[in-house]
Amino acid sequence: MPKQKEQFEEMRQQTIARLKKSGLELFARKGLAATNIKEIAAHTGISLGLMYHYYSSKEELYLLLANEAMDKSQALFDQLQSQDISVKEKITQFLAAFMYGVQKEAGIYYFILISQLFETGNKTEDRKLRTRKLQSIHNLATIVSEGQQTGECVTGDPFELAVTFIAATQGLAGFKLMFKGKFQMPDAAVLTRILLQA
Amino acid sequence: MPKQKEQFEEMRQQTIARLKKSGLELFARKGLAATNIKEIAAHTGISLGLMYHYYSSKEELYLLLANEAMDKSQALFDQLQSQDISVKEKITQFLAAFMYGVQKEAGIYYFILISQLFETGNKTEDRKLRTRKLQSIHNLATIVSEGQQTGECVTGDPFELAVTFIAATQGLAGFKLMFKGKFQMPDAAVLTRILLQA
Amino acid sequence: MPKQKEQFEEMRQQTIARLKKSGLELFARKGLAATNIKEIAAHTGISLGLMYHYYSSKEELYLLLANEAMDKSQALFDQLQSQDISVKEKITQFLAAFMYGVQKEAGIYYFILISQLFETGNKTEDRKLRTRKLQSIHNLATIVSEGQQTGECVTGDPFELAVTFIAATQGLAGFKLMFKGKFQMPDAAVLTRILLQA
Amino acid sequence: MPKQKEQFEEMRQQTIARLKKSGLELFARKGLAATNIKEIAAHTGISLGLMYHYYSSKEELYLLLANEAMDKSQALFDQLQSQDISVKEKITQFLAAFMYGVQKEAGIYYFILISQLFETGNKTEDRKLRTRKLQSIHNLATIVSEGQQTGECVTGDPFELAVTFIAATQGLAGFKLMFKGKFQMPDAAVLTRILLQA
DNA sequence: CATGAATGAGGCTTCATTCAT
DNA sequence: TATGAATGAAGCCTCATTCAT
Repeated sequence: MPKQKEQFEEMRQQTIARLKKSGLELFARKGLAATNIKEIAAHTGISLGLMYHYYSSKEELYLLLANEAMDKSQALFDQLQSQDISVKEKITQFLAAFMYGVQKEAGIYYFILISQLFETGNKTEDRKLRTRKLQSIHNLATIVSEGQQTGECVTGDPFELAVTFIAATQGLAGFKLMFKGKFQMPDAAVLTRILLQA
Repeated sequence: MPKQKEQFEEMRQQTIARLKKSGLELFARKGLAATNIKEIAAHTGISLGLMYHYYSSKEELYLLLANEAMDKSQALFDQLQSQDISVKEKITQFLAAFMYGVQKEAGIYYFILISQLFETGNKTEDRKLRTRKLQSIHNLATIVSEGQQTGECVTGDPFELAVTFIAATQGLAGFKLMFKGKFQMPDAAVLTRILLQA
Repeated sequence: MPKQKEQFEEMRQQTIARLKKSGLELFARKGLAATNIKEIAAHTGISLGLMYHYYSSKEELYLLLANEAMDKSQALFDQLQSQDISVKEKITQFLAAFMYGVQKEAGIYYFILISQLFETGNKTEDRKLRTRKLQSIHNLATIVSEGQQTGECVTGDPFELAVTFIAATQGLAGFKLMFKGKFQMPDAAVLTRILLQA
Repeated sequence: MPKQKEQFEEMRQQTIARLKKSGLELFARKGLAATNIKEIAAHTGISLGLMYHYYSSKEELYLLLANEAMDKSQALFDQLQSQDISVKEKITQFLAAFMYGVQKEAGIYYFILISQLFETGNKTEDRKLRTRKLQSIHNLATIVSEGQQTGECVTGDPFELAVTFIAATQGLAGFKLMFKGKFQMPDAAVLTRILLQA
């Protein structure tokens, strides 16, 4: 393949990466409706026209990013389940991933995107996202269920426990985004207590 | 004979009440930017113009409602603190109020309004709201602090414990709004465990 | 006639007078389009509804006032011409009336209304006003013409002289309105020199 | 290949020029409030939206034009003062510039813009414009003052003389705009007599 | 006579999207 | 690939006018 094509492809990928980063941050900070496309292009440092070469609408970019966030969440659970480790260890790893992600810029934005799903007008996609969101709770509930059998987790409805845990992480991500450096994340133990026996 | 002042005042109050109800619901469901004023007016059953007799902008109505939500939150804490009851009892009552509120339409909307503060463009008011939001966590942290002295609460930084608890309630309110009847709120015990000794 | 009716009629006249005064000031200060009817009513201290009892539109009030201003101008010329005095005396009296009027609130507003005719959308009336405005210059030109025959006035086209004089008075009224107390009206002699021999 | 920057700049400048021309004429003819933005756009032959690419509000365009008018006025005085000519010559040149400007479309509109300053709601800018307006009278007063020392100008307060002269020119510009071809401008001598000795 | 709530048309402004280059 | 001028629909807001009381 000629060298030029490769170079173009690289530029392409780089532009897309920057575009997604801008969109992610802006959608997370301001929501879908309050973010306008000119702002995304300006933040990315490209022209409006170029942005439309890559994504044919604001909603398309949003849906891509929201689904990517869900993919990452799903991948994390898959990875946890594929490991031959204790439930306690799984929850600890999950929390470590959360705590690490919240520190990183992009990480927190993905969390926020999952926690606040905006309607795009594309009902099929919107429903799919909500379903994926529920799914991630069921993923955690499965782990909690296992943990109850081994005695590692507290008793109670696994789904209720999982949803409370997820709700707490999402709420905390929101606080972190709003108050930034002024907000100190709680110790992991505070969160693990929701699921794990003392 | 002129229409009596009382009559006018009654009409005003009635319209304002309906307007606030519509605004509350729509802002909570869709956010500030995605809610349009035509929608609020139509939902209220009044003309667009009349809405501007009462509020001079969409943002003004939003700020009013968000501050009202904060008032209610503050009033709840004030009421809890004014009672001569145990910390456990206070937390239980707080949670009961939350659980009850989430069932009621208006109640859940107020919770959502607090949990997701949108920027209105009025920087002074936006900052005030964020400050009030932090304040409500400090209110709970004070109670937790007391509870640690009496041995009713778990150990750990009171603010971290309080924020995790509030984060969980806000996250749950979000789930409830998104999934409605399909979503079963967790048992109160799941939440109280975050703060109270077993 | 019953006493009551008289009383009502008096109130009516009083309200109308206040309404006209408010309209006059606001139209002069801000122009027709920038003045809104709510403002006129508020400035008058009456309700919107009552204002519509007296005038069925903003334009109607404006046209009434503009024509009144023209009436006053015409009356002044008629009065000057009915007197058996010298042309110099006529011009001096005209200027005295102008200087006196500019000091008084209502007076200056009438001058301004004449100098800036706004379009009301009623083409017939608009044209009539413009014609009356031209007429007042012809009135002065007639006096100047007389003065040239008696040698009191400077030579030159009477209409050109008259229009320059009127233009100066109108411009000065505008300055006075804009700068109020900070603006000192020029000495009458400066203006009379435009028309009269030294 | 991207469209060349030069090309874009040329398009911009052309559109801006047409926009300013339309705005100037309409503001001068009808005032700020009575001129609507749709009209400006239509008169320019562009869409409503495009106007907002260049000016973020009607008021911004108005302020730009009014300040440009003031610039031109100031430039004229600067140029007169920089020349080593008699006061009589300066006043004659000023008047020639006025007479010439009034014949040209754009010229008369600039005069009108200066003579009737409308409030834009931007108090700082409004005040600045009024100050500049006063300044132009002081500029002329300075020349009159000089002329009194050389015996070229009539006696009297220089500011009063200047303001009367300016008032007359502004009033005449208003007549010219209102009556157009039907209105014959007076001979320059009529105006110079206000300031210069016979 | 008097009120001001209520309406809706029309004006101002924003913004997603298209397109010629 | 890349640009930003240009559009138009849709949103926000104002305001003259009507009307029940």
